[in-house]
Amino acid sequence: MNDLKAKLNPSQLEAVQAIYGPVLVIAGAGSGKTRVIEYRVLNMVQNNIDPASILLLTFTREASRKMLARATAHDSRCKSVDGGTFHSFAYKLLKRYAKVIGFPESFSIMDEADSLDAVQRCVAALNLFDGEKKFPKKDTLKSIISGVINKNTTVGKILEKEYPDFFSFKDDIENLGKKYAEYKIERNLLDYDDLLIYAKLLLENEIVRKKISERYKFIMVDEYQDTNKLQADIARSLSYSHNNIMVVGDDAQSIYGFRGAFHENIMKFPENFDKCKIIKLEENYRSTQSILDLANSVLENMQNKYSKCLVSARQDLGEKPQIQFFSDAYREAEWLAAKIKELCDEGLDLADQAVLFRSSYISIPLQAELSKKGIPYQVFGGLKFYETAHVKDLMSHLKVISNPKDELGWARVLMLLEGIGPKTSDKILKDIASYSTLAEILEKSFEGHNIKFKYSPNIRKLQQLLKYVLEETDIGNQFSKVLDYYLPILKNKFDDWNLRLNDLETLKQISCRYDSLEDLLADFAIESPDSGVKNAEYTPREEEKPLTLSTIHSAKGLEWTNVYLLGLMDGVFPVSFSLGDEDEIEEEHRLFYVAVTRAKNNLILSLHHEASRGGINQFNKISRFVDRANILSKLNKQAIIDPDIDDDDISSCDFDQDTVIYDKKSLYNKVTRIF
DNA sequence: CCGCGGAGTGTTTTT
DNA sequence: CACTCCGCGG
Repeated sequence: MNDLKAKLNPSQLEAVQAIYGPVLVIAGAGSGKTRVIEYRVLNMVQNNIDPASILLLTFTREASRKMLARATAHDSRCKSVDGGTFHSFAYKLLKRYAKVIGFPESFSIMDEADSLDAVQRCVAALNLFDGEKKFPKKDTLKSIISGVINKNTTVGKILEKEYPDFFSFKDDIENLGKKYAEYKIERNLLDYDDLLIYAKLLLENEIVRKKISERYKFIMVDEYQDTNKLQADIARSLSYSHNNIMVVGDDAQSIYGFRGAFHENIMKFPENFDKCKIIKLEENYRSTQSILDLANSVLENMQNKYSKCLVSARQDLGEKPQIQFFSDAYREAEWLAAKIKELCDEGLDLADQAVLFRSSYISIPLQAELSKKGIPYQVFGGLKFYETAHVKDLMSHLKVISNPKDELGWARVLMLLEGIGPKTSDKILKDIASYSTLAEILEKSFEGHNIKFKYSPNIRKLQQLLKYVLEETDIGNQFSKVLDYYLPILKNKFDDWNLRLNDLETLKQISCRYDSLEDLLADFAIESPDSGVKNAEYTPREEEKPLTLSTIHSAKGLEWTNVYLLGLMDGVFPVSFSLGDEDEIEEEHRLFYVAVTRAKNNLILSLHHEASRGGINQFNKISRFVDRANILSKLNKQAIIDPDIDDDDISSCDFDQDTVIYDKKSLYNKVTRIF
């Protein structure tokens, strides 16, 4: 144990050694939270606690994998520690105890798009389209329903606060919520919220809860500030009989309020758990003091008082963070790509640099520029490749094999066939629903559509495919067969089918690693695989690790030597939608704090003023988060805009002269005024 | 009833 | 500008 003392500071050590009872660890950014979890697990295992009785719940599966891998490197027994996200843990639990809760053996997990589809179908089934008044769109409806569940509130309250215009539809939406729940149950479908709801329900059963707490005697929850009420309830139930629970988090880094995260979970933890030990980690091991000075100013500017002042444990003061101004996004991208390349040539690996942004679209000009310069990069956040049409098309075939009641999967599969649209697919779906196994459907339902209609030959082809796949047990072979079948459809549907085929080939590689179709599909919905390295026409050398581009949300918990923060304009960051609501601006502000604290040695902020939105060119001001004396004084202000813009440059960036609102001079004045 | 094309809308973060 | 929804022609 002397070993531990050498590797940890006193508060970290205290957290590591607090094994029994409830413990709350408030861990400031970069304060060695990962280290604490790593060594705590190790310490427990070395004190002869059974590793299989430890459960580590994290925000992403990647995070738990990383922490457990580190612990395992010290002691191989740590390999048996159980870890994952709340959602994946809930899935495991439900599979194991499906019968107890009245579930069928097999059920499917819906992704967000599936849920929206289902909501749409429920709206149609209830005839909620009112000719007179405008009924909310499916996205809105889903977010209301989801909000009710995740925030533990009522339709009325959500409408009042977030969508007052739709208050008159309160009853309809409540009915819709019921219908949607019913719809899912009838078809063995679970959405993300259901995973948590049913897990919570399951844990309310005394027998199950007892069994589970016999299995897991030590619960650890990371990123507790981003859990919602359901997740807090689950954590509580899990620790009910032994009370051995440690939660780790930072209230200043709560950035998932939009998803129902309840950051009071962390503040009220001591109230809810008797005799809770509270440990604060405040020493920062990540960043230079210059970066922390900026981060502390950001904290100061927030409404809520976050009781933290980060102090660097590092000896070096470091460079002052910089801020760079550009006229437009292309110049910003150009400069940034050049800068990254320059540093890379000087010996700073691409893997040690990252570009962060509020919204994915902000990074598009940069992606183009990086491709042009042949710099390999990897994008996190934004549209996932498993959400693209071709991937969903293919996966739907696997879905109906796994769960023949999956109406959404069937609808997608059927509508791919020529001659089948919404009406016909509905008709076939109805017929399919009257059988319970796939074999039966293929034999009885599909036979009926054999000759009569013009789409019959297509149905026949589908029938043959599914018959084959049903008899095949190897997932690789199943996948290949589906891909062969889908290829002509893909070619017909997309001009860029060649690129998309690449994705599907990648997907095949991933699929081969599974031996249960159900697990493959569940993993796919719950734990998305990364989109892989995007590098346009350039193939990187094997050993060259790519540059990271990431949304700030996806960068949570990570760190890089150099961090670039792109697009710091008001309306972009904070996003325009948040401006009407103080709580939302506050969350954006915390997001800014998260972004700033990702950097170890160097931080460069940048922004561009001209932007084209909805075809109208507009001038963007510097972000309100930056435009404050205490922030600006912590920054090294670099030359403003490009000193020698000539008219050629302006026309070369596709700027429509007629719609330019500001001329060069007034633009310059606008920009310089803030100093 | 399918499927195409035009009009209109609204543009975030994620399990 | 991209995606969705609606209306019309085949």
